[in-house]
Amino acid sequence: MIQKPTIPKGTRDFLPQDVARRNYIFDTIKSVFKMHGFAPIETPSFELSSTLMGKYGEEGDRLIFRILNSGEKMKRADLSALQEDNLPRFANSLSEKALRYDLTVPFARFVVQHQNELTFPFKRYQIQAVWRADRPQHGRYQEFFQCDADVVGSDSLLCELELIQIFDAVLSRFNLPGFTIKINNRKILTGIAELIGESGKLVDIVVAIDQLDKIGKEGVITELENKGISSKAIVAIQPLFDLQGSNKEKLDKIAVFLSESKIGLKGVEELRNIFSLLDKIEFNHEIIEFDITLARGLNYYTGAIFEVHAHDVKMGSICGGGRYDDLTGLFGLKDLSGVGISFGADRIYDILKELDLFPKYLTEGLTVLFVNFGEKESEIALKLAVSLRANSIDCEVYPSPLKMQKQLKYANDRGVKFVAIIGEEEMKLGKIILKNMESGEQILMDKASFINYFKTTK
RNA sequence: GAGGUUGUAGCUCAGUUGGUUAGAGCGUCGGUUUGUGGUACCGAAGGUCGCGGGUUCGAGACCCGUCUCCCUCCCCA
Repeated sequence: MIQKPTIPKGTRDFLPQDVARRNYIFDTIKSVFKMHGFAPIETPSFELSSTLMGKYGEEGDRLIFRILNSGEKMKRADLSALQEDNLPRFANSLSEKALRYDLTVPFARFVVQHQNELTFPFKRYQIQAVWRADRPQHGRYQEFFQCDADVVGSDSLLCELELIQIFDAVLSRFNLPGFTIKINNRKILTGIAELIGESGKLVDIVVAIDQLDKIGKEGVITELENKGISSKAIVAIQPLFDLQGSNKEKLDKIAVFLSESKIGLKGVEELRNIFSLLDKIEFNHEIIEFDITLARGLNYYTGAIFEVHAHDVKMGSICGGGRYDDLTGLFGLKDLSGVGISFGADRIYDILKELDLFPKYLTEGLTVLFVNFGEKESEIALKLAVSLRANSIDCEVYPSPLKMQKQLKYANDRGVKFVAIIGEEEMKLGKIILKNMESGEQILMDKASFINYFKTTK
């Protein structure tokens, strides 16, 4: 039976041109990471389920791709769990491995496991695929690449500063029409919950506030009511929905609001220090915005939270990040603070494509193609190809002596810049016809000037 | 995981209230005196109409199921 070839939903194939464009994105990000002293690491594409499960909140577990046990292990399936309708336990009995959901949690595992081999503060970057069993949508895939940079082993706000600089440096290189780095601090959110007497419902409050720009003030209030937040608390929290002004002014207002919350004030203090550092390096304040509604669901963040949005496109966040004080604690290494950011390469790709911002040179093809006229002629071509490559000129000899029409069409389709023609006549003369595929111009030249031609034009 | 939408040639799509051999453009391949591509002209190949069932004398069109695409929500890059 013939099956129509297809790939799983939320995945994509990449043609040579796509790969060239993706590599451009990866290379740009890598070069900035490297410039700031981050070193690359890699971790396996799958981890033990126990490493990943429970690290991303209730919703997160649902989105983790599980890997089914194979062979004899399948017999360990917990059928009683299935009978009792306990699907999570049943799933755990069937699967002990899972595809990684992000790069941060595997990195925390990595740091704990290799703590004696690392020098702290440890700065690493990591560019690898991650998988989420999410429903695919615009800018949302089941397999996509994250480009992470994290610093662990330092609670200095200079780390936050550096990561903001990296956001700016990378995104500026892509020539986006505009972007905004949103920043908030989890401690401020904790302080708010504490102050209105609903500390136990931090997550519910955070999730509701996060939707302010989407569902509006009324929507958030309804949401809070649904979650059982007291009406007194809801009244108390309302002034926060109308925060206006510069980053500094908003921070001042929130500081007044949080004057009775120690942890809340700590968060304000941290943000003030970050803004002050940004001032000192004359960072462009236009692109950074303190946003009290920025929450991010990932429940391991404890300090700064980042999110970046591109202007003029309909797309979710293109970057995220934040500080986590106790992520490695989950794997048995206490008191190690980390902070990191992640670039969504695939979303950046979609935006650059939509806005036609990829550099032209990425689509340039082969420099020289030698037309093949037969055994004797191609021997000369093969020798010349060796000389060209010795001079770092990319070239190839067409593999078989088809009609020239075919070979030229091939050259045209490949986007070849020059075609070298060595047929019977040229062989007799000891010369080469060099044809410029763009202009159609042909020049008869000897071997020395042929090699030289590329040396000088390059 | 909840809701909505889509599915006809490699791609983008036509296909009247169910009625003969399902069409177009682009692309592919071949040709236009065999040493010249990208333009032009001529010609050809290519579809069990997503898949499975049902209604009907008859289904690409109607009904049910299923998968997929895209969208909204949840969440996120």
